[in-house]
Amino acid sequence: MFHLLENRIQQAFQDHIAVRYGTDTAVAIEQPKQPEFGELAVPVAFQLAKVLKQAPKRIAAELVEEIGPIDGVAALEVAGNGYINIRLDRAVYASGLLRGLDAAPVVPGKIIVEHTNINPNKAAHIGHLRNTTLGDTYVRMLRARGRSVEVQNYIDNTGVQVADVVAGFHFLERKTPAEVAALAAQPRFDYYCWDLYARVSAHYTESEIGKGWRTETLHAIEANQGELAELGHIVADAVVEAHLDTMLRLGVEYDVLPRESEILHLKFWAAAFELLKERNAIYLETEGKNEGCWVMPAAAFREDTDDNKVIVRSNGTVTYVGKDIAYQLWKFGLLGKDFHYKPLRTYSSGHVAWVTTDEPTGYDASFGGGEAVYNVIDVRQSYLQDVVAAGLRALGFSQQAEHSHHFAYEMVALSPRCCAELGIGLSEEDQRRPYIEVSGRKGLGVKADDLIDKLIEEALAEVTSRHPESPESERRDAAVAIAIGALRYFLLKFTRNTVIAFDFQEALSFEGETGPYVQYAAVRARNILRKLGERGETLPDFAAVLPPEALARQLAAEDFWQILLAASKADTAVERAIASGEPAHVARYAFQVAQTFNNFYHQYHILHERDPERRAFLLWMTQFFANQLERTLEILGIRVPVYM
RNA sequence: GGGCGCGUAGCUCAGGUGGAUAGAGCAUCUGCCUUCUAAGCAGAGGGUCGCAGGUUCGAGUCCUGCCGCGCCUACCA
Repeated sequence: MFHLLENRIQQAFQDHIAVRYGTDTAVAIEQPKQPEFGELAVPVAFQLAKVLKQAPKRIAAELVEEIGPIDGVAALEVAGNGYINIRLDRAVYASGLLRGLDAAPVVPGKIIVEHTNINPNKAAHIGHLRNTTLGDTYVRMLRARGRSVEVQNYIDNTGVQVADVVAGFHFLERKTPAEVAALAAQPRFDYYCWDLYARVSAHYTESEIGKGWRTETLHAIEANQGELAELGHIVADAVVEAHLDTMLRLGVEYDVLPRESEILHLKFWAAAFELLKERNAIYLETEGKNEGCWVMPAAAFREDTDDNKVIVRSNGTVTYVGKDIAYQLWKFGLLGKDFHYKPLRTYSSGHVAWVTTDEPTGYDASFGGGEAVYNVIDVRQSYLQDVVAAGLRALGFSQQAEHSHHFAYEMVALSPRCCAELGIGLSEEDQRRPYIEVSGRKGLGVKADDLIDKLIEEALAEVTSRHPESPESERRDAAVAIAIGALRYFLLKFTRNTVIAFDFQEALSFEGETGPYVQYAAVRARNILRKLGERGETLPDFAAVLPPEALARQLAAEDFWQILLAASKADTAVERAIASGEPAHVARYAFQVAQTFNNFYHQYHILHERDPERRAFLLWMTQFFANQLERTLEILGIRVPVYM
């Protein structure tokens, strides 16, 4: 509703200024910090002052005088040196909310969001959780505002990392595919791989002998033949399942899992290679250190360097970036090739996650061909993402290059205290650092499932202490919701370019600016409505009991008006967060609404209110809060437990 | 060396396109549970927004230089 009015007022000013002064001006609208200044403020007179060479105060007065009535606006006032402060018509505003006049518009066009993308060779860790939570929340934000979104999770099942674990099973542990398959059927196979991967990496560093293992394994996997290739499939498929399970604990589902094996087998790269050569986006280097390689000229993606990027190595194999260019082309429907698909798993909602295959399956499924693409990838890969976009541009797809977004985020590192708690020994130098980087190769990190388990355990203890009489399954369900709420909120509250120095104490906190704080507010709101039912009463028909005159009477109280206003800005908050690509803004908004509600809850005893109109109004506010909190939490991927 | 990012309260962080008195959580201190759940509420203290210039009616925000920290800069991904 607030969002609607913001747009309307902005448009009214823009149109009026265009006609009156013959100038197109982008009208900024801000929310004054002081409530006395009204609900919205327009500082456009300051902008116009420069163009018109008149005092801003005078222009503001002129605008207020001449702009005419705007639907939903009660008054315009000139303030300060030339601010225009806007006061909304409270009854009109509240009536609009009551009648639900602010549904999200449906926006045409498909947006592709790629996230998670974990190498399927070991258990997921907290860094991966940040990627998935950011990506999933961004998807929820877009969908909440009417965008159509396809969620892709790219699986590099033929890369070095998988090869290293395969080599570990084959050369180090001397296990047959049958033995590994049996192991893979056991719970927490991904944990086993986590340790094995660290062992293989250590082996590589310590002895030169191991190096040949990797090359041999990679060749076997690429040729898709023999025992090593078989092991590759077993390991990657099983670990992918483990990752999907882990992410499902966070409420994350996917639409399609494009795999590198199919990019290889279906010759996606060959098609992209032809295109790149044909349009001179790359060339064969004939001298220097890159002799014999196909490279992209540095000028295409960086201004200040002459380090060309190798796309095809001198031995004829393609680098990861090359494959990524092919994949990005496919995402936009520009490759002229498509995968085949089969269902991988069906979620409890009935939603199906598909996976690519290299042969026709008879299923009717189609993916890709988006208008815009968001790749959720950590900031350290900015360079590679620039090369991918440059590839599109060099091929003449400048619009698609423009719509290729690297949704970058900083890493999750470990605080020195956290390392100590995990029993990780640090050098003196490392102890002085603000944070320690996670390393899969060293097996240094906090595994996602371990963290989730720990959170659930803590939450369960809290729930049990408050509801000892409740059945275990119910308490556990609440604990899971609280644990996931705490985790997702913790990962979302930081803006993307902030390095998170992970700390158990902070992550396990359920007080203050946390997910559980917001959940608690939602539970309290719902409790009031439930208590009403227990007293044998039903919610009144608000539209009938609260006509505009009644709303005007109640909202004449400044306190009520400010509370309602604060609770009704969800759309504005989400749109702003989409524009800036910051899920953190939605998290922050959720916290603010919860704070406002807790304050309201404490100050007014809703069920004890004697005055019928006021009571109806308070109940409506409570219901409105409950809906807003639940909606916002839903966008953050956080469930509301039945009790806390 | 070059590129990107960061530096705001004791700690961890927010601060759309420059705007009115720089905010939140944690921690510390003081109050509030026979009331719809205290995972809560109210209040207090705590700031040369790294430093120095510049742009203008106005700078935490934009520009330049410096200081400190991190990441990237592979025929790994």
